[in-house]
Amino acid sequence: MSGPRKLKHRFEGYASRLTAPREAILEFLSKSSKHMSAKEIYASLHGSYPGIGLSTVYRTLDLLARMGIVTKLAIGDGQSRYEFKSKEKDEHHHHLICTNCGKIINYSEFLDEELGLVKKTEERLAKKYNFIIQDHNIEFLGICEKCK
Amino acid sequence: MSGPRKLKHRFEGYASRLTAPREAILEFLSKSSKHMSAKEIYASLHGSYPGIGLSTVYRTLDLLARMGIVTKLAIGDGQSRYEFKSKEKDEHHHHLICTNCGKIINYSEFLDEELGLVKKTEERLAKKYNFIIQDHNIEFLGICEKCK
DNA sequence: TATTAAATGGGAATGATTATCAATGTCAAT
DNA sequence: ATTGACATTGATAATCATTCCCATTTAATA
Ligand SMILES: [Mn+2]
Ligand SMILES: [Mn+2]
Ligand SMILES: [Zn+2]
Ligand SMILES: [Zn+2]
Repeated sequence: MSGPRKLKHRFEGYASRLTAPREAILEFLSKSSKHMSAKEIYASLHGSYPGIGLSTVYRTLDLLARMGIVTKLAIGDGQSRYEFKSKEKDEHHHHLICTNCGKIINYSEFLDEELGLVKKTEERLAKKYNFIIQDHNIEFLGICEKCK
Repeated sequence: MSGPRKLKHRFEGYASRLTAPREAILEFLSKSSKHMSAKEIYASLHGSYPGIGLSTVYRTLDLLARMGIVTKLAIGDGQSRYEFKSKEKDEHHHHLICTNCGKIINYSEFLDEELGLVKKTEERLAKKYNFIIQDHNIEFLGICEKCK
């Protein structure tokens, strides 16, 4: 069973169908390790799916984000970026972001300690603020190699 | 010497002046503990500074962010939010964000362990990726008390 | 005070995202 | 296979935050 198809059943609970455009977007995102804007995704798709509409790209990204299949991230320049969110724990990662050029580096080293502490903090915060914690973001901001 | 005035000298290095509109914005932000959009700041200022322009608010927020006096944050809804960034280490905080209503909670409990680990991770990442790390963000996403 | 550059406010322009809508596609019951 | 009930799509228009532009005002300095 190939990549995106595995996710078919996850669409059912959302009264949603795994249609051709959605599958194309999912297929594309699941292969990219970048953090791409809607317009970039739209442009990249023109080869494999000419005729797809930009609206559909936005709608699908929103749906996938609500489903927890992709992560939407805002680094503060004008546009949102999206990345496939793997279920494998070993692909969990955090970010290093260059405030000069916008470059985003995924890092997954040093996460063991980090995640242990995160889990503990999560529990404490959940109790204290009566909050259901579903996810976390950790990012380091600074100047990348090229921009130094 | 009152609040924002203490910052006057910091403007010099930026070839910038601490003008009346800038002082009004700074004064306002330094008193608020919220995370406000440009439009909200603009609206709030109409009492103390009628006639200020929205462009000036945007320009000033951008300047203050570049100077490191305010933090710009993007929670993913359409607009950026800003908050005064105190120099006191004891006011450093992280965020708990409700993905349903957008509520942002500052938390500064449990930071000692967190910051220790952050510092260590920072050093490792800086070396490995040849990156100058200047700041970090940690946020937990989930559902707030009201939205449960 | 005269000179000069920085800053301002208002309005127009830009650009990302959403809303609208007529046309299609899907699915299940007939 | 046909139909009816919806879900989805793509094109386009509308929205809305942010940036640009520029004539006018303000601050700094001599
Ligand atoms: Mn990433
Ligand atoms: Mn805060
Ligand atoms: Zn860079
Ligand atoms: Zn909430």
